[in-house]
Amino acid sequence: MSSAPGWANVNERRNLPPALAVSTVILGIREGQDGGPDKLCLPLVRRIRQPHAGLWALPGGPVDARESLGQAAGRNLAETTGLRPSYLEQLYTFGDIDRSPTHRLVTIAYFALLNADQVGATVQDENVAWFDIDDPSIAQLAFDHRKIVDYALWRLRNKTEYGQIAHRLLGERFTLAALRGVYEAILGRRLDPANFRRTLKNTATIEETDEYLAGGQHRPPRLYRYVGHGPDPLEVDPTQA
Amino acid sequence: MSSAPGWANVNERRNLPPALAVSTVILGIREGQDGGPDKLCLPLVRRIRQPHAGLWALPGGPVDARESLGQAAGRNLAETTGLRPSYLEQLYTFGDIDRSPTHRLVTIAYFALLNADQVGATVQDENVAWFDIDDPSIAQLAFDHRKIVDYALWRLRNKTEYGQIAHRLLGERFTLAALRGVYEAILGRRLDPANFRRTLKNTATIEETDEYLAGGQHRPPRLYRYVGHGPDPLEVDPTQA
DNA sequence: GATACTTAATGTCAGAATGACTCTAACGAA
DNA sequence: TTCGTTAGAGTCATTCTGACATTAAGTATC
Repeated sequence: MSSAPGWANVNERRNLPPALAVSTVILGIREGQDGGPDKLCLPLVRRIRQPHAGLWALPGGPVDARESLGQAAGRNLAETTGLRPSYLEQLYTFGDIDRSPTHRLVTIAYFALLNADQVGATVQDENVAWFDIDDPSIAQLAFDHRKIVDYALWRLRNKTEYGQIAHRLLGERFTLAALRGVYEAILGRRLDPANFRRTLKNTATIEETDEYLAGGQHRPPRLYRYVGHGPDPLEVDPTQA
Repeated sequence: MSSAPGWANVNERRNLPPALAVSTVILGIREGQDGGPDKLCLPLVRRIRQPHAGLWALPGGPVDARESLGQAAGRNLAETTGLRPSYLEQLYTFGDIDRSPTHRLVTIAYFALLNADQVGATVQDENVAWFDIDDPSIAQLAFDHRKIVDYALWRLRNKTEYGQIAHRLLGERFTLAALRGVYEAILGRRLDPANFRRTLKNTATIEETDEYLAGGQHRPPRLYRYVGHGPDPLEVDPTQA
């Protein structure tokens, strides 16, 4: 939305058809500092034009007439942040009349997940930065984007099938401890390692490999793999977008 | 969408900004015939203009620049069917490039529930009719509306908090048997009456009244009331819409 | 009025799932 | 070799769940 051509810069509200945009809440996982719990984090872009110039905002932009909504989300994401997430899901469409001070704007919000490798490989500059989800400096965002972020977190916490989501935040293979860290970051509380292991072993969407993670300080943990079933009926395939 | 003014009737795809519309899947409950289970049903409108003239479609229409999306859904609903549902929730936004043969159309789908009284008071005419959810004559609908209906049903079945939804499909007070009928219609299977009673009594969002339903054939059942808590973060208040 | 029939409502019991906890295994560091 | 830490398995009491039996309370029929 920071680089949004094609929208009339009207300072007066007119009876024009609503402009259509997409914005994406991108969530990744960051390892906890000195023994602390893992944390969810997200990249934001700084707005370089009015309205709300200088404020942090969700990456996004207008919907082109020749692309689907999911494609628009993926394209805007790549253009503004260089990221290509492994998971993309439509979140909600925000269309209150006065959510933008300059024009009537309907935004289709998307929800993306990045695995640890992708988070580490992200370039940050003056206008793109990562924030912890509870960083007080992003308590206020441009437009109603703070509301959108809160809704994304609410949706994430209320997912019934965590396996799929957790594995998108990690790589292809992962330890049970790493997976537990993801769960703890999402739920915001510690989980019993033994019970967590037991329940996941019964879940059947996670299977053990013959590999172990070497190089750690202690007993090397076994690596596991996600063997998920089909997606939700309307989940976006980001490889097409 | 059957009475949709304001859209250019272009037969050729042009690079215009996408048109914005709302459509609503309205679900109600209908008592089962001769001992059979209750059934979910929905009203559809017949399209009277191209494209897809003559086919059944979801009620809906364009979004006016001076109304919010929820308001647009409620207004279009009242205009096309005369219904004012007690529950309205945004479902999903459909924006594939070729979902309409004549123009680029982005539709924000809503999901509404009617209680039994409202279903009974509905007028049907040549262009508005109710169908059982499994009626084979609505296997095909205009545009991608069949996909939208299927997604609404999927969402309904995957709701974690049924209490709220169930009570919107019934009146203010209801028997546990009626509530069980709603659950059975949604889930598509019979439930054990005794176990159903036990789990609901532990749910705490349903409390018993001192009244009983008289006039039945057998022992009169106690009436219950829903004492739900706050709504989802983004649930639409249809009294404002 | 007695009996049968149907539904309402409660109770019982075994198996599954869950939370708190203990114990052993396997590595690196000292 | 010993210690500290994490991996991983096991125990036990409690709760939840499905299947089923039992009693209560009304109407319909004879």
